[in-house]
Amino acid sequence: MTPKDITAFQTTFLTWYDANKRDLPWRRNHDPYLVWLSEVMLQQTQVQTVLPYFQRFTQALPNLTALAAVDDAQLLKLWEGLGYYSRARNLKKAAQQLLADYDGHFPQTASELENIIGIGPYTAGAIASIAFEEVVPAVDGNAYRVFSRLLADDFDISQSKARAHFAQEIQPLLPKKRPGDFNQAVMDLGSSICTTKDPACLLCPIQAYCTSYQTGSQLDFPVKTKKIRQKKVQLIALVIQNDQGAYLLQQRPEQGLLGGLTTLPLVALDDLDLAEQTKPQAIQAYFAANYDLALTQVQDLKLKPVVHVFTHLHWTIHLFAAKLGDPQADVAYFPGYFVPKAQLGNQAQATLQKKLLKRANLSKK
DNA sequence: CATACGTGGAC
DNA sequence: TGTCCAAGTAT
Repeated sequence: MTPKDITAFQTTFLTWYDANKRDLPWRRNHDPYLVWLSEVMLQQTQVQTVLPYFQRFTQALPNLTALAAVDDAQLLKLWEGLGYYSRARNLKKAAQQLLADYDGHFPQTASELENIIGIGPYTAGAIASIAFEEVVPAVDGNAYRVFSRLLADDFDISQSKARAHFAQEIQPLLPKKRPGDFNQAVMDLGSSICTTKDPACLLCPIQAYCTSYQTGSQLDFPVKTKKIRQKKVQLIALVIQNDQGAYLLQQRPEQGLLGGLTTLPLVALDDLDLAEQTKPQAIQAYFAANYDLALTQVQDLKLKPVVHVFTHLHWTIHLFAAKLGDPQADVAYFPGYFVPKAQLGNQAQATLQKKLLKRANLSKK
């Protein structure tokens, strides 16, 4: 495109945005705190899913000071069900970091924003352009789709170099004024018109500039070679009641899958030594060896297994029940605690845990 | 550079 | 049922 074409392209695109932009709660002002929070919530997550979480979160924690001081239990409760829980933990760390090292003010350039935990190249570009009008691209999945098609650019977006590559391609197309609106226009176009399957090219405001449209090759872009495989894992979830009728929950480590959340005690079948037909004995031995905890009456509840799929894992979970060998036994070596049935919902629950409780008929109502 | 990290929805 | 996708980042 010539400089003149680029100017016309920008004007056309921004005019379309002005007329068609979505009314989203984080677009009502350019408060960097709200822009930041929305961008983190939106990482790998759709707008419709984020909306109620954003509402609750901002109501409970309206600014950096509140977020920095929130206790972890409340933080996770606000995030429960949204997934990628390290995002929540990193938000709090970042708030503390901003208060301690930045006087409570966000740095105003993408380059500096990337030094904040949880802010990568995309989010840095989004905050810098939207909240501070820095002329930088925000290269996310929408940008890959829109610009790979616009430019018929076959760079493989599976490669880690892709982000830098497309940033370089996009930079000359960015308007000096309203770079944030331009980036948000890309997102709205990508979610409504320039969609993965069946893009609505006839409604596209920048169709005239789109190289792939001219050759009918829209669906060949973006090029993506990598495929994700889900590892299949069989597990057992245990319903263990003490003599007060409370249920044992397992506290997961801060780092890793479902970090910091509680679930029914889980054992991967890989971790059991004995053969399939002796599962109860194997579970008993496992708890004795790993947690110094004696279980009795371990039995298969023979319920339909709970299936839960993560990005990279496919879990099939069989529900078992058990009793404590000694009702007075302390569970000091077990990473968890007993919770009365009525209070099971008080802790932050991953969707997985909600499924387990429902299958075991332990949910409220 | 590859892998870990959630969930819900579309087809 | 299986597969892929959706405003990515940390390690």
